[in-house]
Amino acid sequence: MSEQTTMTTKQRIIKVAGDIFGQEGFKAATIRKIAEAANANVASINYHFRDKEGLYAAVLEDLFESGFKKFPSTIGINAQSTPEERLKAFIMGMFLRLIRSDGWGSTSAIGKGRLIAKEMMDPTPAFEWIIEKYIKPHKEILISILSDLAKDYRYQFAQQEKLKAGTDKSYEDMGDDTNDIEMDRLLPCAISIISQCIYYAFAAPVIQKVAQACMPIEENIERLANHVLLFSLGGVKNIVESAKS
Amino acid sequence: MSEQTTMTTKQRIIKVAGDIFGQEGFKAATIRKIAEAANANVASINYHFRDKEGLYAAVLEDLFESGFKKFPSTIGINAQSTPEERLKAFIMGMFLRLIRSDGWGSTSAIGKGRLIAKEMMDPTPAFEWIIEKYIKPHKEILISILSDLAKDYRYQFAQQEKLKAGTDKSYEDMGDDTNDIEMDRLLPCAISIISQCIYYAFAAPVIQKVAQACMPIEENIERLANHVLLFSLGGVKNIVESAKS
Amino acid sequence: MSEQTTMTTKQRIIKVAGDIFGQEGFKAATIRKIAEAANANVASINYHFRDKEGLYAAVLEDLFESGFKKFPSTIGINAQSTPEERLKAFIMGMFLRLIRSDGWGSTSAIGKGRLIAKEMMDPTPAFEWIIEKYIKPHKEILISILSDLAKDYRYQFAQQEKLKAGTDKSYEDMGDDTNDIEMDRLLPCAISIISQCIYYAFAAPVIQKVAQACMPIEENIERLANHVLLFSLGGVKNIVESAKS
Amino acid sequence: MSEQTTMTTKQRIIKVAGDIFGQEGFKAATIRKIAEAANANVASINYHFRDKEGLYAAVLEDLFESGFKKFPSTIGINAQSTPEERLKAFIMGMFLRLIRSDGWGSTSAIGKGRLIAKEMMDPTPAFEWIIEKYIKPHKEILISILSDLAKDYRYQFAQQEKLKAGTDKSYEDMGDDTNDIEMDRLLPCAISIISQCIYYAFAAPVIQKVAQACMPIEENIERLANHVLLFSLGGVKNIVESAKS
DNA sequence: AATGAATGAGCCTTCATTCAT
DNA sequence: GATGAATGAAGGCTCATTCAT
Repeated sequence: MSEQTTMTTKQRIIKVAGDIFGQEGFKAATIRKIAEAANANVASINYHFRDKEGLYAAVLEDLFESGFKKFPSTIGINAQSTPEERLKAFIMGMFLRLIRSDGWGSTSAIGKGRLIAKEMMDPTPAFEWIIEKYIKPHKEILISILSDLAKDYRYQFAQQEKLKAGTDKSYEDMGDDTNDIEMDRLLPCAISIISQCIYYAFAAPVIQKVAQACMPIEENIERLANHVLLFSLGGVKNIVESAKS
Repeated sequence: MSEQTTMTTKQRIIKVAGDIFGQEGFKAATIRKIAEAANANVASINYHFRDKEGLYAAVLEDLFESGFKKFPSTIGINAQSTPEERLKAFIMGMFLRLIRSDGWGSTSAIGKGRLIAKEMMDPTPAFEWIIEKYIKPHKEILISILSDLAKDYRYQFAQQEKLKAGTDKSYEDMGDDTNDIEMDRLLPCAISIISQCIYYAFAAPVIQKVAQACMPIEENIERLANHVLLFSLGGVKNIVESAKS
Repeated sequence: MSEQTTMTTKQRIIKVAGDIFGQEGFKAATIRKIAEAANANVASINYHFRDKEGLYAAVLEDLFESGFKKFPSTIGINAQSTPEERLKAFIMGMFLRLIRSDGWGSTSAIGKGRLIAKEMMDPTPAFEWIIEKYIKPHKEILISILSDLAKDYRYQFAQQEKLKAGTDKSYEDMGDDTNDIEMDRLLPCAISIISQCIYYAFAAPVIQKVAQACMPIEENIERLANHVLLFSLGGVKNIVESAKS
Repeated sequence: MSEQTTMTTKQRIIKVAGDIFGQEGFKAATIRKIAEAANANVASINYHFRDKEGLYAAVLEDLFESGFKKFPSTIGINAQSTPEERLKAFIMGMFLRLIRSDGWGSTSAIGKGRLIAKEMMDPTPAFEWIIEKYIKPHKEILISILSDLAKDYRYQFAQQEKLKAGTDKSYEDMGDDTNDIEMDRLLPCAISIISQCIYYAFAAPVIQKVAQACMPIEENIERLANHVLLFSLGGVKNIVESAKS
């Protein structure tokens, strides 16, 4: 009852619909069920959102809007933060968003995150807009982190070379012309990192059967995030190293 | 016509259903559409498979059966192969299965692989069986590869340590007691590797919008697989290295 | 805007509803559409007219009231007018009402007249009252014209007979006992005349396909009215003539 | 029950739908009501006719097909028949079709004919085809009758002129060049005739209130048809006569 | 082995109406 | 006088399934 008084019908419908769409998918979810769960009339959905699709779009927008607001990818970051720290924040942000029950997760391991996963798999028209508004900018953040990280690694390797070979090749010589050249290598790295995070949320049912220790639940967030961070740092390092040739 | 004569109606339905279930999902796909595409009668589906669910289970079984047969995870591997080579074969196998149009992919980038992805997201009862029969054994293969790989890395690090410190700690001393201890670290690595492969197939629509160069299409398989191999080797190495403490 | 300020909401709704009810019929027309077109709130219709039916009745009343006021059936008629002149005025009045866009017609050939046609086809309760108040009196006018016309014709025929046969039968002999006797013949004539006028408005879409030259549009009114007048005069004459026997 | 066994479900639906569409109009009629009346399932309508519109089109087609077959416009006509006789048959045909309960009429004065009337008022897409297939050819028949009739009248007038003026102008002189010239006059006559017939069926409810003696019921057919014939003969005659100038 | 006909359940949507403001 | 929110009823349509053939 308290929910009914603190939220408008419209808000209540959006929240409830997030769960139900996530559990059942767009087609299988019925507005009847949503209306019932939201203690609202079936017709009120059409009144407020025009359409089942309209409701869906509203849910999606709300999900990304509030998800990124509540768990940004830059928690605890400042101007002096190292690329590693920034990457850790980024990964942590993704896990929090995806798993925390006040984010896209849920107590029952099937949450709104699945709605997003479904959307990534076959996007409805409403998702185009989400990609532009949320996903592309978010990708840019990661790319910029990786770019700085790669620069550091290249510097380290150069130093080691110098030590070994005693050459004079200076750090500056490597130039900043790497932006375009390295995008071919950075983009796959970004995908590799994101894929690890999303997979946990997306494949939760399989993980439960096959690797229960890694279940994407709140108490595992820290551990999973740390693994992904370490794995990815090693991955990027190796990619940069093998790019020397 | 040739398709109609060389395949039984039952087979034709299974093949066609793979695509349609993949594109539309279980609920949204209709047996009418499948029947039409398979040039068969609507009722014949119920006749052959009892149920929409029965058809679905048959499709799933067929998918894994023929997918793993056509593209095993051990192509070009023999008893002398190094862990790196075996990992490369494993990754390559996944990509081939997921992307090749004669596997789970399709010419139009939305193929049967999505059916599997959907199944991972929320499994139907039919999938339990698939997990036991195909996925768990497959995971074991990867774990065993990673286990060997980790052993090699630990050996390398030990050698480096020896060089630096001149200790006598021998390789054998590390024992084989790693099975349980290291499983905590190996399992997440396995997940990290698999997640990268699957993500490409699963998030193809988003990748197309955001990182077109990495689209999971046949001509990119080699490149993508190489990236995932390098990234993952680095990842595992780093995980093993940081586990020393 | 000017429309909004010069007319009350109520009036605006009535005017707009005339068109929409005419185009779509009572059932198919929606108060939402009407409200939108009238720049008014959906609920305001129920406020002003109680009911969808209430609005409909108001529209009907308004239609007849203003239609007959603007285009009476007696334009240019006075006490000395011949029956032919009066019939011409009557026919012209019908055409003007039915076709003129400031009457029941519209620029797009589908206008409020269709609402009336629909009402004639299956009357709503509201129409009963319209019949009593407008249609019956209007019919009486036509009957009275035809009665005088028939009298003239009978006189002519009598004269011709006299010429031929040299009889003495006088005009007065025919008496005024024709009211009841001839009503059997006059009533169908009235229907024949009215049917011709109404058909043009009512069957406009078919006429457009089959006899485009006769489309009931403003520039054709004069021509069509003249045809109906001539045709009907001939018709009545023939009816009267064949009634002699 | 006998109806159920002698007719297929499809036929039964068509017959019943004719009445219901006629009574209520396309929009207001519900497939539920039709299905119920036809002792069939709601879904069977969609199965057999795809659509509510599909059913409607089928009904329309059936109506015209069987209506014109059962009551053609040429009953009792042969090669020697005079234009008057042919016109009488034409008018009679229309009345029979429109009024007879085994045609488009019904025992309750609201029959399938109203469906056609409604269609003339605002045609659905299905009606375009009906116009081409049935209405246009039917109009041509009437035009041809009127053309012959007019020729006769012109001959009569010519004879009378000859008598009065003693001129030598021969019948042949009038030529057959009238086709185009007179179409301007014949087409409106055709419309005048058809309008009278249709009006009876279409405006039955009003006629009942205003001119009960002329109700379009089976026992009045003969009388009404005779009136329309006489009225129209006079009308055409007058039109032809006034065209001399 | 296969099919056309038919069905019942359920879904999305529309609509007229009401109510509190 | 006028309105935004909300509702219950009903309608068209789709779908998986069954049955007689």
